Amino acid sequence: MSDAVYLALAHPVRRRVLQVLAGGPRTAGELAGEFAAELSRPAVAEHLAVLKKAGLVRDEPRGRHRHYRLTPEPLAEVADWLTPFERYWRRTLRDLAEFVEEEDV
Amino acid sequence: MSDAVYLALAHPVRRRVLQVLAGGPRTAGELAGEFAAELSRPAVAEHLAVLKKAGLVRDEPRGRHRHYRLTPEPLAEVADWLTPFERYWRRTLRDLAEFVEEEDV
DNA sequence: TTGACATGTCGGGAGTTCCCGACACATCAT
DNA sequence: ATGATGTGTCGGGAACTCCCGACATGTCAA
Repeated sequence: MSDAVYLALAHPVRRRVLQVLAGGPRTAGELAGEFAAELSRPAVAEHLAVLKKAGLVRDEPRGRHRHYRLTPEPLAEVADWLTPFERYWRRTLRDLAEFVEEEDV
Repeated sequence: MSDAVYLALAHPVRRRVLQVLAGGPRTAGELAGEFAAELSRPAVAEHLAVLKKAGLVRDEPRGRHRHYRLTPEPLAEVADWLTPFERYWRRTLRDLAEFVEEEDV
C-alpha cells in the first residue's frame, strides 16, 4: 500500500518518469524513447508497472497507443510523512538551542 | 548520493527509526529494543548503516554505548523534489480546468 | 486478409537487499 | 586481570530488483 509509493520513488528512472509526465500525458513509446539511451523498452515498461502499482500513474488505451498520465495523489502521503521533520532542517534559533543542549548531555 | 536518501526511505523499518530518533537520540541497543519483536539486532544495525550512508543519522560513541541522532537535512532534498507535484494534488479550479482540457485532446 | 507497428509479458541471469546466528572487539565494573 | 555488557561485522542463504532479448497480443492501414 503506502510502502509501494516509497518503493516507487527509490529508483532514479522512475522519478524522472514522473517528472516527464508532469509535463503532460505521454504514450508508452514516447516514454521509452526518453530513456532509450540508457534503458531497453521492456525495462521502461517494468518501471511503469511499478509506478502504476503505487497509484502514481494511470494508463488508458488510445487506439494503437497507450497513454500514461500522472496521478500524483499518493505523493501527498510522502509529503505528509515528511512534514514533522521539516522543523528540524528549517531550524529556528530556539530549535538550535534545544539541539545543542541535548548534544552536550 | 541523493539516491541514497530515497533508498533509505524505501524500507518501513528505516522510516520508523527516523521517527523514533525525531523524539531524541537513542543508543543502538535502545533502537534494537524497539524492533526486537520483528527484527534481530544485526538487522537493525544494518538499517542504521543505510541511514548513516544517506546522511540521515549521525552516530557518536559514548563510553560503552553508541548514540544515534537524527540529521534530517537530506530530507529537504526530497521535500524539494516533491514541491512541483504539490500543485497537482492540491488542485485549484484553474488547475483542474487545464487538466481537463489536456485530457480531452 | 495481410503486414506493420505499439505495447505487454515471459524466461532467465546478474546483482543487491534483507535477515539471521555466530564471532570479534572494546568498555566498564569488580 | 576477569567477566559481563554493548555494539559492529562476517558468512551465507533466501528473496527480490533490475535488465535484456524474445515472444504474444492487439490495433491500424492498405
